[in-house]
This record gives sequence, structure tokens and C-alpha cells, in this order.
Amino acid sequence: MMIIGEAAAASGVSAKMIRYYEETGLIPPAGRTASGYRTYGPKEVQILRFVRRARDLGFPMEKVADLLALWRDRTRASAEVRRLAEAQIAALEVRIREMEAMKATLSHLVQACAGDDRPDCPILDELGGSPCRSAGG
Amino acid sequence: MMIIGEAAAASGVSAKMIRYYEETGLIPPAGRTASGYRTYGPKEVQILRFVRRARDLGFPMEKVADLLALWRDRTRASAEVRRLAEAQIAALEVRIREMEAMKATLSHLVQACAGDDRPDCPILDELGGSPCRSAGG
DNA sequence: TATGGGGCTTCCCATGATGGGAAGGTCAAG
DNA sequence: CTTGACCTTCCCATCATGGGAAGCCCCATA
Repeated sequence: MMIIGEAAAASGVSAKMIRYYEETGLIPPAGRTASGYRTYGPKEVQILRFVRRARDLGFPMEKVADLLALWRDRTRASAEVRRLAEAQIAALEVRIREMEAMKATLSHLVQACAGDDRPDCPILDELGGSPCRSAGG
Repeated sequence: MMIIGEAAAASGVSAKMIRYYEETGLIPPAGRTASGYRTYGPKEVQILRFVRRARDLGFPMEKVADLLALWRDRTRASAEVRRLAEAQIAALEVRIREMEAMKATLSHLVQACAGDDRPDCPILDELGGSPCRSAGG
């Protein structure tokens, strides 16, 4: 049996976050020693590692909870897991596309900017310019 | 002179956020009517629009403040603005790469998962598996 | 046995940017 | 004068994480 610091080291989840996950119900309450220290066995550490990896893949905590439930359910259909993973891929793609769009706009502006000692700057001009609604009335 | 709701509609920044920007010092305190309503002229609306667009390009508020300062400084060198824009592009690239990596891992897992009625699932196996440090000792 | 240091406990606060909502004042139209 | 839409300030919630204080516990060492 480990106490929280050891479980944190073994799982890659900080002690702070372990307590938080417990508080929010993502993981069940840990056992306690007579003096109140939380205790963790290999199984609990494995759960924490699971959570860590799911978070590393960008799943929000709500989806991590879903994954954990499927993990615990020996009778789940793998299709359900796959759906969650595909939804996460789609969510990542949305965010990636948003950021690619920002990047493209910035790249255009940077290209148009001399980037020298003079004050003329298309970047600021664009940010400060009047609203240019395409096909506006 | 407009009051805050009109300025919000004209700039695309919500009234809530306008007050927040003022509170945090991003924008100077608005004028007030005798009864305490905030007032905004075309210049202030332009500033708000500037902020909005910079935020839309993903700049954090701190960098927006830097951009605003450069915008106000008629003697700035465009090189400074360009540096900020390039840094923002770099920051976006970092985040994009992180998400691409997540997506790639998930895509691998999804490909390996049958996605049918059976419970066998490489995705859960991977999340719950022992730590497999590549090129480990 | 006493002591020191480090780890544990709970509780509160902060982040970054935004929204929601309550309680109360103001203004314009009727 | 009433009604309703708008404004004001103030507090709370998000999402996931970290920082820190006050106080208890445990182990090692003198």
C-alpha cells in the first residue's frame, strides 16, 4: 500500500489532482490509514495512470469518466469506446482547424509587414481598421 | 455617444467583457453620464474592435495589451509588431503540433479497434496498460 | 524521550476569459 | 405613473491545475 505521494510518483498524477479527482467523483474515495492518510494499491495506481493517459490524449474529464466506466464494464462493446475516440479526434480537428485559420491570417499579415524601423504596419492597420464585412449591405 | 450595449453591438465585444477589460486595465475607464452609465465614442469602439480581432487571432490578453500599446505609439517600429505576430504564430504551431500528436495516437488506436459488439478493445488496453517506456532500460 | 524535517490533511485562493444572475437605479415610451 | 428594457455593482461558476497556510503524523536521529 502506498500513500498519496508515492501513488502520484507511480502514476504521473500530482497529489493535488488525485485529491481533486476523488472530490469530484471521477475516482472512488481512497482507503485511509488509521491516522487519515489516503492509501493506494496497484489497482488504484493503474486507474490513475489510465486517467493521466486519457487526459494526455486531450479528453475532457467528463469523457475520461465515460472511458473509465467502459473500462470497468467487462461487457462493453468496443464500438462504444471507438465512438468516444472518434469524437475526440473530431473535437481535436475542430480546434486544429481554428488555430490553422488564425495562423494563416497571421502569416498573411506578417508577410505584408516590412518589419523594420518604420511605423507603418499592416498588422495594426488590419486590427484597427473598419469592419470590412464581405458582401456587406 | 453610445452606452455600453450599443458599443457592444458595434464592436462585437459583450458588455460583460467590456467592463472586464476596463476593470483589468486593458482599456481606459469609459466616460460616464450623470447617472453613471458608461459612454463610448467611435474611438473607443475602434479600440474594442481591435481587441476583439486580436483575441480572434488567439492572442492572450497580455499580448493584446502589448499590441494596443504599439498601436497607440505612432513611433513604434513595425518590427516589434511583427515579432509579436511571429511569436503568436509559433505559439499556435506548438499547440497545433500537440493536438496533431494526440490525434495521431488516437487514430492509431481507433484503427486497431474492431468497434463491434465484442468487449476487446485496444484503446482501453492501451490506456490501462503498464507503463511502456520506449527504449526503456 | 525529545526533536526536526518532510509528508499528509483540509481549506481557501488564483489562474484566463467568459457567462449567469440578483438587487437596485435609470430612462424612454405610453 | 407604470412598464419594460437597459444600466450599475457584486457574487458565483466554469475547467483543470497549482500555491500556500495551519495543523497533524511519522520516521530517523541524537
